[in-house]
Amino acid sequence: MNTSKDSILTTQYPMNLDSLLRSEIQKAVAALFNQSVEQLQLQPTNAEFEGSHTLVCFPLTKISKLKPEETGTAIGNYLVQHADIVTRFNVVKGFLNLVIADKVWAEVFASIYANKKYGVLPANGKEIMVEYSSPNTNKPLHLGHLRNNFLGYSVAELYKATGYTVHKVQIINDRGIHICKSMAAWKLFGNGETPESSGLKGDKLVGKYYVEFDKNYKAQVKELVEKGVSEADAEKQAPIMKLAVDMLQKWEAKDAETVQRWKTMNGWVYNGFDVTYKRMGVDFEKLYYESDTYLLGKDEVLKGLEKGIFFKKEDGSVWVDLTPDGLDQKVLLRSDGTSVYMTQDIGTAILRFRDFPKIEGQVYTVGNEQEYHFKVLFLILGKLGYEWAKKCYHLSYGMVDLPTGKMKSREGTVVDADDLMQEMVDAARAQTQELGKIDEMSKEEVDDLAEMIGLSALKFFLLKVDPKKRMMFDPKESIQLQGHTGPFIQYTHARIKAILRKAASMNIVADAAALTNVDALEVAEREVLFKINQYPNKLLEAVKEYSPAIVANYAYELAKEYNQFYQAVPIFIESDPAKLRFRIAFSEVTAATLKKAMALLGIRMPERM
RNA sequence: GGUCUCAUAGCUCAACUGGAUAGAGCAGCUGCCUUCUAAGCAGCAGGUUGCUGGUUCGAGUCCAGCUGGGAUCACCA
Repeated sequence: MNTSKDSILTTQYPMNLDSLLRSEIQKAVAALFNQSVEQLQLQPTNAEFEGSHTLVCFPLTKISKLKPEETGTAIGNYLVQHADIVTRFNVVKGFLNLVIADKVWAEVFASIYANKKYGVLPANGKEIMVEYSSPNTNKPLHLGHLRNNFLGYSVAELYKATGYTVHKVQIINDRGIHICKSMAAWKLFGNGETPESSGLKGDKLVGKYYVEFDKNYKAQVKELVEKGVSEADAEKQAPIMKLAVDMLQKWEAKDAETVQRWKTMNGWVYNGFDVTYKRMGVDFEKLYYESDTYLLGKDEVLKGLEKGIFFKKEDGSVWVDLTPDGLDQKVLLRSDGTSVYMTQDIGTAILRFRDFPKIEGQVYTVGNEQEYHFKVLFLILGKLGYEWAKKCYHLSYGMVDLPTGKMKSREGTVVDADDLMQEMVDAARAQTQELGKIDEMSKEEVDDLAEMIGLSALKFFLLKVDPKKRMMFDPKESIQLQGHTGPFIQYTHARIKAILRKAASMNIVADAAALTNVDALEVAEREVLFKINQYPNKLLEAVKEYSPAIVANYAYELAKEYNQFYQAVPIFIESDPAKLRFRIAFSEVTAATLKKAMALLGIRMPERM
């Protein structure tokens, strides 16, 4: 037992109230039953009972040789007598509900308040790479990319907060038949149109010709089929497709004119993407381009072939046999010796570890339709002898569905990223105006606030759901700014800031330690403190699970608890100056914690709204 | 067809990884603005956790089977 007079808690993370309580319970078990126990089931107490922490006693009955209720009572009594931090307890069925002393809560709070880096772990010297976004360059970004980008960005931020140095990267799929299709359509119908001449965003312009290609291609195929050509042949013979294929071949042969057009059109796309990424608030340390990496990996495969890790078929194609791992055989080099997607990904992975030798692993933020691909990729890298293959993780996320079903570009049901962000910001502005909140704001402030709120609604909506699960995106619902939303949390933050401004104007100084002499906390205060105390654990859990949703839901719960306090306890009518000063400090920490948590989701917090 | 995955309130999602009477938001209904921001708070109503078995002190959670969605199984990316 820690007998220090000054503090029964250590401010040194990760030691905290929970781990202290655990060790006290372990001591109790050891003393009472003469046995040591490592795993304790500690959970938050249900709201209907008194207490904050609950020990589940059923698993302990084996060593206590008592009924669950008796076990709980015995431990409860011991804790009250021997552990300073527990003042009362009650036992309901097999659950031991513990009441933590208010002076302990006060001390927990004071240590959090004093620690400016609360919830941020010190640098651990480790490095990791997070890949996300990775679009094709033939069309604009859409709703699916938004989930990907917000998720990847957030996971990278989570790693940073737990002490990692993070390298954010993406691989841009800038070559291949898809971009040649846009190029072909542009050549035929473009009349030299450029972003400048048309006023269109570059990615939108290139996307327009991709659609144009598809339209003409379909018409040509139909015409051929009507002339009696088989569908399979028609698909190959359609003149516009022949042109696209021809361009692909010319590109691979480095034909100057084709390469030039390819560079120009991709350049348009990149300019467009830059605008979109900027508004999303995401960034990248290094960009990989498929045109640079698509030939990589072949040597690795050939080396693997020599070592007998892979095998060659009669037609000259190279394969890996994964049947011992429960998977199939997979081609790695075509019979003509060219690479496939997998080959290239092997090469890129190795290249990245050469570029960033200190990274311990890579996180690939890619949709769950590629689960099989990554399973195979990591297995192959392992077979090639790369130890880090074990530390590669496919952050697989579910598809975003619309109320009308799946997004399909052919059916024009794709939700464009730029349009959606704009709609959200417009809705936020309209709502802000309607509520009459902008009377004293300049136009710039209003614009910035609308931007903050609109994107918060969107990001929170996409991040609050467990990434692994497929989710439904209902535009009407996402545009909502009340309830379980980002703006609700922002609002809580702005509210607290208003209190802090008022306190400052009244010369009230926050004092976290003021409460030490106070007997009892308000129930609502204890609830908020409990949440604030949880923050580091939630952060760790979120990183472990690769789940920003855990942070998002945590922030929501904390905001909700604070709002309950806000309504239950009017701060400035408090006559006891110690309580008043404590509550200012308490509000400060809540706002700071909300801000930190939301920053991990890429969401900014307004000072007023 | 093989493999993987999902199914919780009318709708969208939670449920601390096997623990108490399964919780929030939206939608519906009822209250609360002369006190720090009502984008809020309090309350009502809403459930056979797809179905059937099993494992155990205890199952939304684990196992088996069934039903119904989705993904994947290319010398595509």
